[in-house]
Amino acid sequence: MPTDAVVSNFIRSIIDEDNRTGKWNQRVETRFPPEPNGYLHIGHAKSICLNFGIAHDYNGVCHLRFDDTNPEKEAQEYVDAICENVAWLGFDWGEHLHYSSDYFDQLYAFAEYLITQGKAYVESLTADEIREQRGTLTSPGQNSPYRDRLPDESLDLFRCMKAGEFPDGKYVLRAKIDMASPNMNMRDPVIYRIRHIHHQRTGDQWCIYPMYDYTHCISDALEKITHSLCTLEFEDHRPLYDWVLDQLEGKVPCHPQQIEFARLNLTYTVMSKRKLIELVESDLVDDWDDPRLSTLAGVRRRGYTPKSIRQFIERIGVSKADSWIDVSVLEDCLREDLNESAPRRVAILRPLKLIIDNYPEDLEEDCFAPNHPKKPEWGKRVVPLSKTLYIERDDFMEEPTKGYFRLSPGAEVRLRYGYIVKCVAVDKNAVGEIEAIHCTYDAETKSGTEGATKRKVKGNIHWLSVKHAQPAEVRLYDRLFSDPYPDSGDKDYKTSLNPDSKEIITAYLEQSLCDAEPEQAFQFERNGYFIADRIDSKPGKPVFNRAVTLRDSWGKVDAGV
RNA sequence: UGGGGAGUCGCCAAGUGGUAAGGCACUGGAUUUUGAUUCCAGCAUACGUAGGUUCGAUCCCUACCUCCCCAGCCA
Repeated sequence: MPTDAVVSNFIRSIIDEDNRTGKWNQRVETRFPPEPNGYLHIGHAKSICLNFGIAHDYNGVCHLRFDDTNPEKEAQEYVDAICENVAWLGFDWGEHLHYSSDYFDQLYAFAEYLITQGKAYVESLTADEIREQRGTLTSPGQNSPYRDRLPDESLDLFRCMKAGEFPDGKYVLRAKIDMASPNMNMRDPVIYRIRHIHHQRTGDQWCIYPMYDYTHCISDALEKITHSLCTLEFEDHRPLYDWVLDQLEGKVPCHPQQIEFARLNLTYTVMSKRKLIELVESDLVDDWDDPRLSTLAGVRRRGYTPKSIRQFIERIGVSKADSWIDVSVLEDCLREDLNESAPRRVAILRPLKLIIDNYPEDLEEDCFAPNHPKKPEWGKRVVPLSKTLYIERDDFMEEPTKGYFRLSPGAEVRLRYGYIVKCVAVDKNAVGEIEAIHCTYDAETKSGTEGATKRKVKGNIHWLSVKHAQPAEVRLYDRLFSDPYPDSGDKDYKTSLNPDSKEIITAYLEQSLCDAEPEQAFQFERNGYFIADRIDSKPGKPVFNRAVTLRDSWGKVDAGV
């Protein structure tokens, strides 16, 4: 059991009960079964964390199994990316890397067995005819004229299918169950189809491929999975899962239990594979790992840590109720992690010049900034101060609104880790835009000296010496959609794209940030958490992505919320 | 109008016959050289609706309402 208090959920209750009755001899074995036909997204993270997390908590193991039964859509590229994502999230499948295609021989042998038992038959109808005879939600289907084909004849045909004697679609193998079942999945489902396609792992060895419903349950059983977790839409596939394994009782090692949970829905994003593909292919985002995307590659590049994602999945829990999680919950989990782990640095995103009129022209002074406010053991670094500085434009208001306590004409603030300054003048250009502001400083108030505590000012702003500041590309990301439910109804989700979801700026950084390693995260004080882009950063020349802003209670007040 | 699921605080989510956990959000207040963090306090007479059983119901029964999933030779 993990050290953190684990909240009970319906899946754990089932396992606890199984352990109590000894159903599996205290064994817990799960699996994460992606189809390698696309990139993983944050919704998959729920399944990954659930499967690996439960196995870990119950001293069991979790397999990574690629459900690769449809070579038409699958590719090695996806297998590699998925492995990388799962490992990145912090999970280890050890020796349990499996593929459904590992079981093609056994799957085939079981199919022959089903035929000999009169539980499956070769169908001669076309796909269209099968559809027509399947019936509807409210009316039963009708039996195929080939349903009572003799087992020997079916077996013969099936062997010829395997031998490549027929073109795609000519025949299909169907389970013989019940065409009148109110559950559509039980109306003699197709379990094998002919596909003369090269498979990324088995090559041209096969030209018939098994279907999901037939493959998944048997793969689970062969791997001795105990609890087979999947999402809600497979709930009415469970009778079929159980039917197949019931026919094979004694021939497979066990009969795993399928348990369904609600999939993750996140606001302000889309999760479906189709829409993700569309966004990428129509260049609405940069690529699969665009930091605005909910793909795991995307959130990683955005700056999300594996720990923050695991925390998120733990926080949202698991149940069978359809639910929408607000993306702010995800963002909070990142803040929680990075608040602890990210060193503090100074960066000016939108610079405004501040000149200290009474500061000596050539003087440079060292100011000492702690690397983390709560961790003195992390030490301090030197930030040089001089006469001309950059501050954030937001930290000055010529006509301050009520409650604003940063810089404005006549007002005093502390230059963080430096002196208290007072605004004495504003420079404007010909069209009235503010170009610089002038301050005087109180030489008695330097941080770290005795005088620092004599006077208190409420405002506290960050700054950088102009001559020391380093320009760098910084990408400010925001939510990809401006509608919390871009997917809902019949509106086109592409119409609710947020036009301001990506802004590229040249910001100024303190010197030490130039040494940032790719994927190193920092808190830019009073701004947010930023990560050195893992792709575009060059030695000595980092590019930063804003992963998430700091919480900002003033922003809410200011916006009149 | 067939079948399978779900409805507990703004968002998640426990509890399942004995009088509503927890988290997040939110609201106060304290601390703070990040309007951050941290801390402390508050936050469902109420469990989709209506009946019924019971000393007692979110939990059992009945009816109803709402939402989700299913008619791929996809997974």
